[in-house]
Amino acid sequence: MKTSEKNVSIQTLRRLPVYLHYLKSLGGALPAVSATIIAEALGLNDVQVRKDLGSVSGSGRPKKGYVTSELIEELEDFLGCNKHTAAVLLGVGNLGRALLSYHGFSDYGLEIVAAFDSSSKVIGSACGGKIVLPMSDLERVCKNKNVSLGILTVPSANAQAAADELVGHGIKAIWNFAPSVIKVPEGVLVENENLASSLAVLSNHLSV
Amino acid sequence: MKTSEKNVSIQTLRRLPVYLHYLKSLGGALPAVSATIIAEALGLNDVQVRKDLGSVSGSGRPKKGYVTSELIEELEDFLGCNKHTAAVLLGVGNLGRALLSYHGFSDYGLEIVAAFDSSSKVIGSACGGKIVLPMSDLERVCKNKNVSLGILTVPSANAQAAADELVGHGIKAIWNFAPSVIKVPEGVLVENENLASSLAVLSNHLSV
DNA sequence: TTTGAATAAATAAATTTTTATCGATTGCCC
DNA sequence: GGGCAATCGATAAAAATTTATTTATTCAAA
Repeated sequence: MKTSEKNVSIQTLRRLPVYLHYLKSLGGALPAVSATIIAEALGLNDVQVRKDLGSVSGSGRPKKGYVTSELIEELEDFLGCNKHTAAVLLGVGNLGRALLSYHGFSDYGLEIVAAFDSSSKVIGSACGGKIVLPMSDLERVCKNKNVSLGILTVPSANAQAAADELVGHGIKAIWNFAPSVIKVPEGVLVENENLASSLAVLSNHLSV
Repeated sequence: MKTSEKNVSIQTLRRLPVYLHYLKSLGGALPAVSATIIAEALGLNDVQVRKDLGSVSGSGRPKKGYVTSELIEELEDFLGCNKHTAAVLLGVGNLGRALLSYHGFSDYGLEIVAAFDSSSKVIGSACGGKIVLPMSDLERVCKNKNVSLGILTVPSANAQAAADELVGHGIKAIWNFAPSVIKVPEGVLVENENLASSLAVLSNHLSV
């Protein structure tokens, strides 16, 4: 219990990176921003923005707002952007390769230290500057690199087995891109990145 | 106003594809399923499952549950899986290519009819069975193929301009994978697929 | 048939999340 | 300095969402 002791709701937590991205996108154009301005730009309620920011900052001043650079720093600090988190990626298919090639994660302190696959077709090949390793190397890497996050981009059928293995090696959080539900012990967090769910929202809108 | 007239909450809407996926994964093993079983398998509250299913089905019978095949059909029907939706993809980078190569969208009635990019480096190249077209072809394709959904996988800086163009060509929904907020007129839905938000939830868990 | 167990459906309670209101503070203009 | 407008922070209200409880239905077995 240190930085993130405060009681921040999941919804707030999801919005914080959006604020951070917006503030960075300003490129220093505004030395100070108000919650009103942010809300306007992002299409949100200003009270909500103020409340969200209040949970990480508390340095807002009436009439002036927040000092942009300070707010960015506070958000980065809260989100752990400056704190290295080591992750492994399991399943080097299309999506896995896309994630490996994406270099934006480092902005949030995440480093994919290694990628694994069970197919000999991709083992040994390079992607995003990393050599794809066989699953047998997983345990060693997890221990040596102090890996705490696992990224699952394996086929749906293999997701549970892969998750079990990750948990067995001490992983505390799993980012699941497989469209299936995985079961993990208490204390391990699974965040599902379910494209079908988003698609459902879109389709529903289109069908009205 | 036809199929999806019912007042289904966004949260419910997001869970429906999860139910569908689970039911399909059973592969006919269970002729009938109860909300209790589904809830157990998916780690949800059984009342919630029942309520969710009630909004699309209403054919559950005490002691028995729902007829699996019927439920699948009702879910597919509600989610528009059997109703063709044409989409265009803008921005053929790593992520764009991954999405183009993913063939699971057709299960949900979505077909990416064409991909576009502004860079001559990728225009003309093939990906996922489609030739990447120049942006100048966008209008023609949108009109001819009756495109209603746009998928944005362009760099953040170009997202708003791309969105504006899509809206100008009559697109009614945008699936935004760029980590930026885009503004659209009333009546157009934007669904943000923000990896940073998910990452925030994971990081927060890890830092406690 | 009757009884009991499982379960859907309806209703109610609790929780979470969003939005509104209000007072206090700050900076700016006169 | 005094008044005005913008804005924060806190509190309260409202809305949405989840969870619990109750009731009623159905099947199956005694």
